[in-house]
Amino acid sequence: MSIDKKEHIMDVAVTLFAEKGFEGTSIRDLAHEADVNIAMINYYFGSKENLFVTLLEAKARFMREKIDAVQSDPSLSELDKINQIIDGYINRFLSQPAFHRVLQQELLVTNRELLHQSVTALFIKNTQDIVAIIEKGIRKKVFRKVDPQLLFASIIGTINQVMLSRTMCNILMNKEVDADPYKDPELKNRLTKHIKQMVQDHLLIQPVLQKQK
Amino acid sequence: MSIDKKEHIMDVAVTLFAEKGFEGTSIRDLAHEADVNIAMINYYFGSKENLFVTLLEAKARFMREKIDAVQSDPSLSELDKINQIIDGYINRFLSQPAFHRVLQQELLVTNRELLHQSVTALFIKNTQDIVAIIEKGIRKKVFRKVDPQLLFASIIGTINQVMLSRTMCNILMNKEVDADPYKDPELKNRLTKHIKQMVQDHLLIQPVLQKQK
DNA sequence: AAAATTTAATTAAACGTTTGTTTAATTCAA
DNA sequence: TTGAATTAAACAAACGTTTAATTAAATTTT
Repeated sequence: MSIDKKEHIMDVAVTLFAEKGFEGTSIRDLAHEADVNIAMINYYFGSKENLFVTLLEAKARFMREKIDAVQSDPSLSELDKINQIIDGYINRFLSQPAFHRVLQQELLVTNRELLHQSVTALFIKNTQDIVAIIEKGIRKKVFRKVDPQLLFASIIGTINQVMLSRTMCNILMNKEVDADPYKDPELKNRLTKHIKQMVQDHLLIQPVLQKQK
Repeated sequence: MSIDKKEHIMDVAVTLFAEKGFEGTSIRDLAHEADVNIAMINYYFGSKENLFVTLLEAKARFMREKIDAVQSDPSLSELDKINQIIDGYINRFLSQPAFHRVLQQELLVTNRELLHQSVTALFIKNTQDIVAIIEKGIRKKVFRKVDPQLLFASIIGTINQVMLSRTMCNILMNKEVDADPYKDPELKNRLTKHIKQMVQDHLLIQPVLQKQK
């Protein structure tokens, strides 16, 4: 039962941190929402900050594995790899909007240095790998001489922008203000289509046939 | 002297909020950093939250005026308008990275409803205007049938991504980790060039001559 | 113009809450 | 019966805000 309880606390913590931020979420809120005693959080995790780091490490592995897999697959073209990574990010971010929001917050706030650094470290490796793929495509002359780092920033940034605020996302999607856009498959479709098309238009020297009849 | 002091407090507040977030910045920190008495903040602004709203309203006018001006200029093509808006956003964001970071934080955190709503409202109008410009270009058949909302998300999102974290930006720019990338004109140049090129590749039916000799 | 009076600015101290954390006692399972 | 799980209560510290007193500036009255 203790392991279930620990994971239950982590689940609730992700949601609360996502809604209210790290500072904005009190241990008492968290304990009440998870229906456990206040002392249990420090009992399990030592401290509030350590709870956060645990959350981070537990959930951050997925995207790295995805990138590693794509990168070492020789049957994929560079554009295929980029497209699969785009799919990976969209799936990842949309399936865990709460957690993703917490990550963003920690990147924005710099006074909790440990947290900030561990989140930053996650992004560094991903950036390097994707830049390497793009640069390889450029050397092969299947890609134009684009700015690899900033193109990656555009891919991630587009998703981040949509994830920034539920309200904002609803406005972008022309939905009611109180809808839950992240569960709507339409968002995923539009987002995937838009990013892939934009990246392709920007990258490819020989534009592929556009299906616009 | 009181007006100077009020503005001085606001200046310090923007910086501190940007570094530590809204919850993470205490009135005592702020008072100490601004070298005023703790009570002066409530004396001038009523409350901490109201100080934030005041900050918002005082600084948010610029971008709206820029968009309004561009929109009503008949001598500009749709692509010109988009390009000028891109310039506007890049100038705005890069010149006030601290303030911009506070805005992002408030979009991410939803438990301070008043602040969240007032920040969201700012973005709504801007989105609508830019979408309208893109849609006009599509009707005129100078633009492809793109996703206007998500293209706007890509433009803003790219800049936001770079602004997310000083450390991350330095990595993207291949600078030392402790550099100040936002004062580096190279970032502005790269960012402007990349976004305009990407948007153009994505939007234009007849690709203009690429200067890649 | 000087003095008196009113208003605004500024201060130190205290307010009541809430914060994250700890303690010491108790319940539960092995 | 031993060790882990769980609890209520208390901890000191920090929070945003308020108060009541004091200084500075402005206004009015003499």
